[in-house]
Amino acid sequence: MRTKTGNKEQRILEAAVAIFARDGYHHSRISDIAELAGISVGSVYLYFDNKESILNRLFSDLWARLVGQLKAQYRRQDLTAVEKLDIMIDLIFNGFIHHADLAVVFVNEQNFLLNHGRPDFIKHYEAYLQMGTQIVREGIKHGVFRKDVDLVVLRHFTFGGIRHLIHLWAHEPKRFPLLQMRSGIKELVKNSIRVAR
Amino acid sequence: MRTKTGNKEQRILEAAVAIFARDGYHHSRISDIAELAGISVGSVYLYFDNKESILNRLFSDLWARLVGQLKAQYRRQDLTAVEKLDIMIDLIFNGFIHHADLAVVFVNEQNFLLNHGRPDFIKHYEAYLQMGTQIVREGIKHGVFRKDVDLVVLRHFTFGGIRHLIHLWAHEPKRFPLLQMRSGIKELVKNSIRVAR
Amino acid sequence: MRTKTGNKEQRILEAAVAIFARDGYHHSRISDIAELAGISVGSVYLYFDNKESILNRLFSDLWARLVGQLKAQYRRQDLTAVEKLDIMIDLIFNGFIHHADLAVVFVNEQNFLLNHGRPDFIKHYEAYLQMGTQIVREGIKHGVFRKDVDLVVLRHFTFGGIRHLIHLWAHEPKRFPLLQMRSGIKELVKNSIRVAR
Amino acid sequence: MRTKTGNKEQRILEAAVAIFARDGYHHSRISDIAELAGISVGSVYLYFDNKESILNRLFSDLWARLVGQLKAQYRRQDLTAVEKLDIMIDLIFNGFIHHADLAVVFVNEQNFLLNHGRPDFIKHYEAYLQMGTQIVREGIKHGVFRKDVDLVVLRHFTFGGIRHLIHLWAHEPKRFPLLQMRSGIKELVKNSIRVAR
DNA sequence: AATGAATGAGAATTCATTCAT
DNA sequence: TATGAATGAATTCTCATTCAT
Repeated sequence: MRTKTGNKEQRILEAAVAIFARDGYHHSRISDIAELAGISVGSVYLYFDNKESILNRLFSDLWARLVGQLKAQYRRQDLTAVEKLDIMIDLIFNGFIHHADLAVVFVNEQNFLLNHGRPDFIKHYEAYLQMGTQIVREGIKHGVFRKDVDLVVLRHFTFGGIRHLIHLWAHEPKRFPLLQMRSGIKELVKNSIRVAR
Repeated sequence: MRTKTGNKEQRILEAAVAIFARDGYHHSRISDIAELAGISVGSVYLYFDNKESILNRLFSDLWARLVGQLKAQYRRQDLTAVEKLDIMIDLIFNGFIHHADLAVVFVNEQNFLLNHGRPDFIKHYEAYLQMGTQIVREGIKHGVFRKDVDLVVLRHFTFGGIRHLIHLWAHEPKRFPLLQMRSGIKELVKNSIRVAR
Repeated sequence: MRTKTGNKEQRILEAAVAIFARDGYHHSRISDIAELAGISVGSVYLYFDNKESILNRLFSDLWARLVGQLKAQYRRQDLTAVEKLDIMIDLIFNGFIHHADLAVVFVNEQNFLLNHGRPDFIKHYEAYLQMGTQIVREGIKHGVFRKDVDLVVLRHFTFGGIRHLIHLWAHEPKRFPLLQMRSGIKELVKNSIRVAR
Repeated sequence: MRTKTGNKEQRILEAAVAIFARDGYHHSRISDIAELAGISVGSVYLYFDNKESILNRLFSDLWARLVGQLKAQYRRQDLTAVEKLDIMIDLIFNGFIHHADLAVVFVNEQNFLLNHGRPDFIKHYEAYLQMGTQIVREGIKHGVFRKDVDLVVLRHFTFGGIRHLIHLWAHEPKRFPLLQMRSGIKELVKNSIRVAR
């Protein structure tokens, strides 16, 4: 029996990221993905039900990974809320810094999926944001963050802001250096909620 | 006499907003737009070169209007930088509050156009952000805002954050009330850059 | 405005009969039908929803025509039941004698449609058989046909028998001359139900 | 030792009947057949050249069996032509009464094969019909059947009629009870050719 | 200007068959 | 023999755009 190569699925996902980033999800062709992955068109369908499920899987993996990484830090007692917030932001940036293509897909297509029924990455995505909110709550309790922060607005505003900066970097890395933007963001976020003085 | 023409063109744009919002740009059909506008498919092409140019025009109009509105306030000497920043944010929200469909299209499709060559709405879009940056600079000069704010990060971060909140509102207005989010944002933005104390 | 040619639908149907007869419904390509009809592939879909609906329409037209023709004779008082039965059979044969292709499609594909939900030709088809049954009933009442004939079996048996002979003729007209088979059938049918003596 | 082989081949054939009956030959998948047979897709091709040859084999087996059964009765001197005709019809019905699936395949797909070159079941099929004709000839010689019967028409008409009734039964056994139809058919057939009085 | 019929390129998906193991 | 992963040809249907009227 011809045995499954074992990494074909991964190759498809990697190829898909590249093609989706280059052409946009809607203009991407399965045949291009297959070609880049070095397999036949039909084989794509051995691993994925259809084009959308590839995109879904990409986001699922991305957010599952982020959640996994954050969880490890989340409960640590030796870190302040401010430090945890920094870590959260770092995680996102680290996740993309070596994968500009993934960043492009992330900023361009997440909305599309979100508007399309209940994709399965949603639970991880919300878990991540939820942990962020929790960290801020903790900071408020310790008197580091202001009491009157609107947590819902904060979390989505921050998420949107970060996403947009990643977008800019992914398209023009020279003009928008990721590291510089990362520290700029940290400052903004912390200032926006820190107790005055 | 442009009445007839202007009328139809406008009707096409309005229909397009509704259809794009409902189906997403890529899945929208020209025939649906024509039908909603009450004209024939062929007529659409008398007013627009192709599907993309309708979308382009939508954004062009949107940003031109915002720029026009902001310009009027921008130079006023009787307003502080903080007040001007509030106005800027208000303008964006006011532009959408009665046009949820436009908001949906705005958040979902602006990236697509941005990644597609140099759409002509870009100059207005950048002018708007530029004025925002200028307002912040003014605030810094007057000692209201912190000197060390990264202006590039600030403007894009803020833009991204606002956009995302508008997105949430457009899809779930009950859960994300626009007015509440607007004041939450104002607080965050101002706190994030205000001089401590 | 480009006006509808008015007979394009008909040309598609005629082309479809030829292609379906040659290749069988399942192996027929829309592109072949379009080509034979002298139009583009896309145009086929202006007139028909999909491939199956073309086939459906073919049968619908066929049976509607047969029913129409039979109705005219059905009520005549000057004809005996025997004569009416002859007419019924003649109608079917006449319907095919100049359209061997239609005959082929008829015998090969009617079952497929019948097994596929409720195609709309069914009502005509059943009306036709129903009239046949009624004619036989009439003959029984007048003492021409035997009382103990199983009408259900008779009508379906006869239909199946005729269909099969048409099949043979359509494929090998030389070996199975239609006219000869027609009279053979008439004899069989009448003998099978005629009152002995 | 053919146990293993013979076994699997048979299982494939049985599975194929079920799947062909359910989905129609053209829409049946080899993978479904393999699954139902409890073997792998590849194994199907160890026993059959391709999909069509499975169908072929089904018909070949069916008709070979019928011929074999008929032959045993065919030469008996103690039976009249009428009795032999009854037997012929019984054989067909008995062949299906416990195999509705086979009946469905038989009525739906035999034409397809017949139109497709020279399938190898043809010789059995024709032998069967030939014997039927011979029986009728015998009856004519003995003065039981009418001299003027068109034997060709008779045999094909009868075959077509029987097939159609089997079709009806296979799809709606409640509405078209096989036994009742069988006796109805016998009556019709015999009456259609019996010498008057 | 207006119409809407006509076009035809385009792409996702299926599945019989092959073949490496 | 047996497996089932891999192949890739094949075909329906869609829809932006064109164009005859």
